Amino acid sequence: MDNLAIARILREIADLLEIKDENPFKIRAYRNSADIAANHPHELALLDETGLREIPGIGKDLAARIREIAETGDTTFHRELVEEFPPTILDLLHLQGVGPKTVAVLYRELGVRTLDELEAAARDGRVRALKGMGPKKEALILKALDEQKRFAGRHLLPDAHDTAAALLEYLRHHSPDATIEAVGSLRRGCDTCGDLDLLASGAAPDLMDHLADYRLVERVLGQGDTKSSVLLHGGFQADLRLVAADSRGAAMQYFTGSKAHNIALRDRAIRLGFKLNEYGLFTIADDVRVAGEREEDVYASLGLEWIPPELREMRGEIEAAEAHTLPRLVDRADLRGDLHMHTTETDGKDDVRSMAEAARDTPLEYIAITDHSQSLAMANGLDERRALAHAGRIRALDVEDIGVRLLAGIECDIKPDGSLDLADDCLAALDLVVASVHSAFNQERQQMTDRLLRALDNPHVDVLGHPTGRLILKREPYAVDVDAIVNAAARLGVALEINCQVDRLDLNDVHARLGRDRGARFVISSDGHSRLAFGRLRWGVLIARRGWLRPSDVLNTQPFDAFRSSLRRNRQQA
DNA sequence: GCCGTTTTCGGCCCGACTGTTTTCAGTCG
Repeated sequence: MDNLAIARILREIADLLEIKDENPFKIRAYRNSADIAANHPHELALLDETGLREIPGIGKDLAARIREIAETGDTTFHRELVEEFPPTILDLLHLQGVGPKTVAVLYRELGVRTLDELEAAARDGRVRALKGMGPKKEALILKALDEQKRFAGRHLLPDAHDTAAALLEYLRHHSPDATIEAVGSLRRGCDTCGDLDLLASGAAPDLMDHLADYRLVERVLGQGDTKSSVLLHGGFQADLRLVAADSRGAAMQYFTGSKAHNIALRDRAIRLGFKLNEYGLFTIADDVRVAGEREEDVYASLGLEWIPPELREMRGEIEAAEAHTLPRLVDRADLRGDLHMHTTETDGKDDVRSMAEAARDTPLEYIAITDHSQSLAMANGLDERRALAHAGRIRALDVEDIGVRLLAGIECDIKPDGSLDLADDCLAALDLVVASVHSAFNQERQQMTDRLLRALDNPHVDVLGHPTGRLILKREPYAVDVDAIVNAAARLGVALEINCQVDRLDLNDVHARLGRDRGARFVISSDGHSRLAFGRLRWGVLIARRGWLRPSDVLNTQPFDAFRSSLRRNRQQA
């Protein structure tokens, strides 16, 4: 049982308890535990009850449940709940505007168990006949059903960023004196976003009307003086909040989240005799505002350093802010090189010179050309002879001194048995080897782990490329013991790649943090297939920041000579 | 169900908007 599977069961328990109208704090405890499981860097299944109980939020009962899930694949508690309610009614819970109370009534009064049954009930007027519901609720449900069919609900971070940027520009044009910014998961740099959360301060209330008039608005979901929601063409929901200028910082803090971070912060506020909400930080005793205009002041009044949004995930940032040990996070401007890209020699769109010139203009100081190896026949992958000839041309161009240093590398396939796709003497003759998995994704966990460990053992491997193989919103990562992989990488001096392809972003933030804590080092690489790809380095930097990485954790923040000598192949010779 | 610098019992983050109400419950973030 991996952490995600454990999290799924815990989350289902929380959802079913909610439909049962159980104690809301019990529900929160289960939901919280699901989040803990999903984000925990270590395999919970490997911890015993004592180890589990050391995790804040996991007590006696939850530890026992997690042990039971790890050992048997499920818990009796969960099975009993599923017997009471068919699991398909959880689909209803994900409809916009339909919550646990509504689901419970629909099931109890109408026997509705599936989305199709709900649609039928809404269409023939049975929903509006229920107590507490009416024609509007019925219409809302039908709309939600329609939207649910059309939109998956989550979006890649860069898509969310672009959509938000266009909307922000439109709103700022209307209210040039106001401050209007993206908050929520977008500001925290999460790899996927649900809704777009925007915050305006110091704007006139007619900004809300202006939002509704935006040309990409498909439907207004709700509109008030301080809060409005719209559905955009393309499936994004945008929420806009409006606060007074003197509440700007508190509102930024509040709407940036994460939810868990906010709860902890508010809890801290209470312990210190304050009340924290989106309008400010107030004394409980006499309701005097002590902070609100600036986010920094809110944190400072709570005895904390300002915490970068990317860290606000309840992964130790509050303790670090209190102890003044927050890391100086890596920044896009720290990157001097890009160590993974393709050219027309295999499946890239631009040749080596074009890529080099585009890198120089980005600007970057050095790049590695890493075309595919022969196993990737579809991509016209290189065999030993072509790889070495290609390397010769790359080095010849480097001698021309065109304003960016070039390394002749390869992205070498890791074959299903863990051997590498090209002979050792060929790999040794190159400047840098990125080793990656592109086949046999469905291997058993142990087999995949052994495969990667064997590849890491090859002394010619400098970087492990997109280490978990995930494609965000498309393909789950392959089953692999990431813990063992990052330990081996740290021990052997193999850098872990943070791949900046927008649907990879692999390693993810949680694993980057794990690797950092184990002393592994990283590279942030575009995996570009055209000269336009260098811009995406910013997304990998966000992941790195969410993983608490400092410049010193990332090899390609170093000047060229220092970078070269920090590669595994050159460290071993030294 | 978790948790403890008033605590092993009694708290647990907070507010806006909507719809069906007539003072509030449900949903959302």
